[in-house]
Amino acid sequence: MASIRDVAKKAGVGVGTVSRALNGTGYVAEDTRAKILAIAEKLDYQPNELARNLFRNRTGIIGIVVPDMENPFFSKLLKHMEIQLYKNGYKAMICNTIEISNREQDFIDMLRQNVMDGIITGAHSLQDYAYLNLNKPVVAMDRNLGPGIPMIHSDHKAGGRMAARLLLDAGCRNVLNFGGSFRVHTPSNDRHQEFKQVMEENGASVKTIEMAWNMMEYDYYCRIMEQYMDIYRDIDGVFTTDIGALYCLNIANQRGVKVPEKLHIVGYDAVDMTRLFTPKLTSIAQDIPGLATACVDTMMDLLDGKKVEMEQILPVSIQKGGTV
Amino acid sequence: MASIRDVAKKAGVGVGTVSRALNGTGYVAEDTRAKILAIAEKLDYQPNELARNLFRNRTGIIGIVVPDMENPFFSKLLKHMEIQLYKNGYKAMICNTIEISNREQDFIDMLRQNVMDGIITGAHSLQDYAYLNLNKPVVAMDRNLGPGIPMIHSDHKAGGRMAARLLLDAGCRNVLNFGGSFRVHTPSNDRHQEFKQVMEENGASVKTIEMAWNMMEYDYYCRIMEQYMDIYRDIDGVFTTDIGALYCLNIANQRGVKVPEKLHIVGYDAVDMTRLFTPKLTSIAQDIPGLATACVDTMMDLLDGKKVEMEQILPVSIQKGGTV
DNA sequence: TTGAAAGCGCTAACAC
DNA sequence: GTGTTAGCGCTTTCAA
Repeated sequence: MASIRDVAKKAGVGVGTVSRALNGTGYVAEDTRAKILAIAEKLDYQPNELARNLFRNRTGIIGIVVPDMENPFFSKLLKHMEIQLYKNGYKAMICNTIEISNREQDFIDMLRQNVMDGIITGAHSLQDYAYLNLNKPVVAMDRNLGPGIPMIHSDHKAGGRMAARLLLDAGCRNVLNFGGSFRVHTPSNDRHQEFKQVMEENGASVKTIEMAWNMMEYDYYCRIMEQYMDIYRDIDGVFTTDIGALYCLNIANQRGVKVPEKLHIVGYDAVDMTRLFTPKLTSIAQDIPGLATACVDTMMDLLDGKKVEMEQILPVSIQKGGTV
Repeated sequence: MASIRDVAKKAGVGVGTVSRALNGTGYVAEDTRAKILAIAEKLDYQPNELARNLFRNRTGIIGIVVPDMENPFFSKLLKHMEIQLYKNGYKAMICNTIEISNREQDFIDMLRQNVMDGIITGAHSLQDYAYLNLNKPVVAMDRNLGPGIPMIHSDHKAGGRMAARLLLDAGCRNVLNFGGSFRVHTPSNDRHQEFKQVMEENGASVKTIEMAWNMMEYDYYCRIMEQYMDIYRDIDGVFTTDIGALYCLNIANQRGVKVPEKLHIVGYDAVDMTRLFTPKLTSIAQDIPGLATACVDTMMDLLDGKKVEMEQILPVSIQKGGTV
């Protein structure tokens, strides 16, 4: 691999001149520049990013932490973040945290070792303290990592209220409410309190079920849905994330329980696959591209040393379907 | 941020000794080592990876290129690759190629600039030549990038034959066969020739429809399925990738066409969400974790300078469902 | 067993 | 305008 020295030698100039010519920084005579460019081309010269990185003390890489990128919400989020980062000249390094303990800490260590320039985290880990006193750019999605770390999330409280309204309008009196683990306080969990409150204010009864904090797999949703649909046979409504809601629909179909006549279902996230079902799932939609853009823009501001909003809340909306 | 010099100074030793002590390479007296470790700890010293990378001329990063990581097949593949890379001490940098032209070339340039140590590509790009004469580790999934680049894919030919067998056994005589673009020759496209051949050998008629090479979005599948289900109203079977198959099921449901009585559907990939439908989608399953492991293991061998198989073919299997 | 010193390939400051 | 040089922070000879 040709180095800048090879180019300089062949062009009969110093390395500084080559650097200036190739980067367009500082003065270089027009014919010197042309000669250097031609020789760089001929030698197929590629600047070594490793050396540049060391000098500049940056890599142009942003780490993205998610619990499970197989989950459609996170895969879409990740995709949009990656595209957004690319548009800003950055690269995306990824990290799945569930299934491997301590994964997130390893990733944070890499940030301290200058492997990447910043981290956007959407993980549900328990060890929030690890991000404190890091003094490096960190953006938290749906997670409160303490003072100084900007936080971006959907308006989950409004989402919870919308879901309650939908079920109440459909006449539900007795509903199941599947929430994430309460061991981790996240903005997204707020929707369940709001949901419960609105339902109860209107005289409906709500059973709230706590799910495991680190389980996102299809099989887990399947098991837990079957279990609770067995225990609570008299319910007339369910509010849970999309995959859970779809399993619920599936189980109802298999048991001959008519949806939405006998059972009303509202999902959360409104991921694309909910549109494949007949009836389409009624669900509260998060603005995933918007969240991705907000996270990336905030990261860029942090990298530029600008001041950023400490909490950004994006609106949610209703995906009208046929399950309510 | 404390550097190795700070540690050396505070410990009253040379930087070389600190390096040897911390890395466990070469001789260091026991008490010198203990003292160095203690001081490194107290100073919260973190070795700068940038400097290490420059010296070693490696980053420990592998790039993974996929057309669309929102597609459930690729999101699962990516997840397993990332986990597998982690187990081997490597990090994963990602790149979505569709929607942005030239994305893949940019990524290849980064490989040449030592941003990463190798690339695993599962993209459907048209410009295969870009990988030639690269002299860096490249592993191709479902893609033939020419001599010298190992290729890993499922036994798609067998998959095509299995699908044909399923539809023939169900009595199909007149089927729709949605294939990827024929402008790019990929092993995964082979399934459609095999499918067609087996169907026709058994007296059935096959309409093969070519899809766009770079479209993976839900809306595209929706449009194309509606379009062809309209044109060919007399078909009794469909073979296509899962999402297409699920839209097909959806359209059949809306039109009151009974599945599997009047229309038989076989998907491809058997991604998790196909299990959420009632009936479950009958589909040809690829071994996604197996593909991910094979790709990563092959990459590790290339990095170690070992000899690798130039073509690895993994078996497919049938996911029994209720759509056939 | 240890310290000093030579790079890894690049950029930028500073002479000329 | 251009060449020389001093680092960026680390690892690894090589002498001592």
